[in-house]
Amino acid sequence: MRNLVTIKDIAKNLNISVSTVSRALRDTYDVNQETKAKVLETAYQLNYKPNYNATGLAKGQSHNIGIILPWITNYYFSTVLTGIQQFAYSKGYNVILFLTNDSPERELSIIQNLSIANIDGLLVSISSNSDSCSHFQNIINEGIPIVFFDRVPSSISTSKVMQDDYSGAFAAVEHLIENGYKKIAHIAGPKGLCFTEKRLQGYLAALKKHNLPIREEWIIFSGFSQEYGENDMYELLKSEEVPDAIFAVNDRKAIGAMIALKNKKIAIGKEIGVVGFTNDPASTIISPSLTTFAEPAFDIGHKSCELLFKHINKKNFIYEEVTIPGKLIVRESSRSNIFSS
Amino acid sequence: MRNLVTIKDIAKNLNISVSTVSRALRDTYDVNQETKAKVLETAYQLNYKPNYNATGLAKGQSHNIGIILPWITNYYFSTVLTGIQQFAYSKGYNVILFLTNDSPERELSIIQNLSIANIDGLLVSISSNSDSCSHFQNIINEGIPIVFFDRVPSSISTSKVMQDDYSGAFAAVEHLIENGYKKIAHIAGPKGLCFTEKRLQGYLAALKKHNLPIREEWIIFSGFSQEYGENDMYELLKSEEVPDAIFAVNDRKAIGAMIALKNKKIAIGKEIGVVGFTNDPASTIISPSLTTFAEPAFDIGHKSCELLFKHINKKNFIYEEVTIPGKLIVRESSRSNIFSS
DNA sequence: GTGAAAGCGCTAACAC
DNA sequence: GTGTTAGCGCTTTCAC
Repeated sequence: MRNLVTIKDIAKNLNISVSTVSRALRDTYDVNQETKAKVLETAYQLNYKPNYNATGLAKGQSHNIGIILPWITNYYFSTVLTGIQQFAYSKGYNVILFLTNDSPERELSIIQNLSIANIDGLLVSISSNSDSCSHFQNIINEGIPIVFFDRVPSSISTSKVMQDDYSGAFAAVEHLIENGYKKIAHIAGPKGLCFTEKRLQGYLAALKKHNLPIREEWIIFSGFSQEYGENDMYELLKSEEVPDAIFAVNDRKAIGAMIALKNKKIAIGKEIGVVGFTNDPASTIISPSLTTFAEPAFDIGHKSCELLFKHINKKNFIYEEVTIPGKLIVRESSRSNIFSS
Repeated sequence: MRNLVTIKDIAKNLNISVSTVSRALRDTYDVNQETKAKVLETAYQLNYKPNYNATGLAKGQSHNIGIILPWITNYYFSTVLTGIQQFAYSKGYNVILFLTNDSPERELSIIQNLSIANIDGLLVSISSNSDSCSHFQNIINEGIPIVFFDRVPSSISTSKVMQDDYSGAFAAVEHLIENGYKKIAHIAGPKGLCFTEKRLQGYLAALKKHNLPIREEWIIFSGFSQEYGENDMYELLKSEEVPDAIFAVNDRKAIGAMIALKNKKIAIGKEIGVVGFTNDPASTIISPSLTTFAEPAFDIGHKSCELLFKHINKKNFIYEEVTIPGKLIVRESSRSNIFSS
């Protein structure tokens, strides 16, 4: 059935030993250039492909990296994953995908069932509401490096890759302020997630810098979906003092908020400005188009993977925390003169 | 460093042989219930995890399935992949992801570099413009089953999973006709792809059934992105006879077309109706909302994976071609009275 | 019902 | 610079 060609076949063909073949294939120096050329040639002719199970067994490596994230059905994560896959593929590594559906239980079960013999490293974006991250610490202790991206736990010392959540939020809110909005609310994510907190801090800092009021009822924490954004907006509209602008933790929630505003016939921009975070393509599809802080999703995937390989290849690589800058993209939703032009 | 516990450790612990442990772990019948219980217990205590590299080597299986698709940064593919991942995970299989970026060269190179020793089966959605599918046939001949989904090649006899492209297109176009549109154009995908062709056939059949004109200049073939859809619409607006409705091959192109119409200040629905295909969430974000034929993306992933496992486990499993139904979701873009209500 | 031993394909001492 | 051999963790005959 599966008639695989092995280094043994190459060796037999050339009347040399398997170890020479192995060495030639892996470009080890102490092998005659001629022999090497012949080996490479026959390998090509015979259509030889290395058996990763065997190399893995022999070397104690798997050629696989695992990636654990909540879901891939949104712009951000699917783009990060694309960056990861591309980089890993270029290095000859396989990407094994695990989805938590943002459930801490599922995340835990994935980790517990993970055979660390089958994975050389892990890239993870944690689920919200993870009480504890000790399961990740265990994996690291067992010798499997982990690089966290986007949703990173503060309690673990390892490499992390993030967009500039604080500055991005600050820039987004300051932009609103510069455009004349004064009563700025924040539709936040769930409490406890590091980047949610950073975006909140950026929001607060911008308000403070410009001496604008901070009202607790103007800060709403809830899940990440569009529906949550919509409901949060309805809540805000019930405030004693209704805000004149919204900074949302992500574009999905910003879009939910905009839908709520449309339903209530409130003019977006003119009456209430809206700014999101991500630069989801949907932000140009909705009308008015959504001002947002663009996250470098692809680069985050790329960089995370690069760092992971450093950990894999240098056993005591000092961990790094990398922040990748993004930029504010101004569109219609934050312009108070949008309908007068 | 990585101090892995193996069946040898369990055996030593219990003073029995590794083969007994192996048998107990795999639930083979000819092993004493008591011994088995003890083995399971110690395995649990010791936190034993099987080494897939070793089982793979010994059994000639890898516990991995590969998935090859153009990209994952859209609703359809990311949802299919979610379905695949979920099903595979439940069966204890790893999903290894490969992205072609819709490039036939990259697809070919992925296949050529693929070591079939590392993969038990393949799920693929081919890239457009693949001249030939012989590389896939080779893989199948080497004993690796492939199940195709969505973008399936007609030339290969193996299991395939598709949505109901023909009926979906037919239903979409008939819906336009029933709503009074008479000059219906089709913004198609690239030529040569099976489902593009089926949607075209469904479109043509609906027009024929209702004795409506078929004009070649009303059928435009191009890529799948929103930008192509927008350009295609500009083309159509230059027709000698401008159509009064558009059936687009997917929602992205439909949205592109809507953006073109908005730019030209043409009332969507009232002047020109639009129907898409997919039910991308963006179809509810755009305004007016987009009527579309919903594809069962998650189920397609699920079913494809299920079929693949049948091929993997029963060597001569007769291939199946499965069509999963979808349904038309009527929204605002196909209602000619949308602005009069 | 259980153990001994060979072998999956490859790497890595260790010889020469 | 090349060959020999042991061994990675597991499965699987073949004995008993």
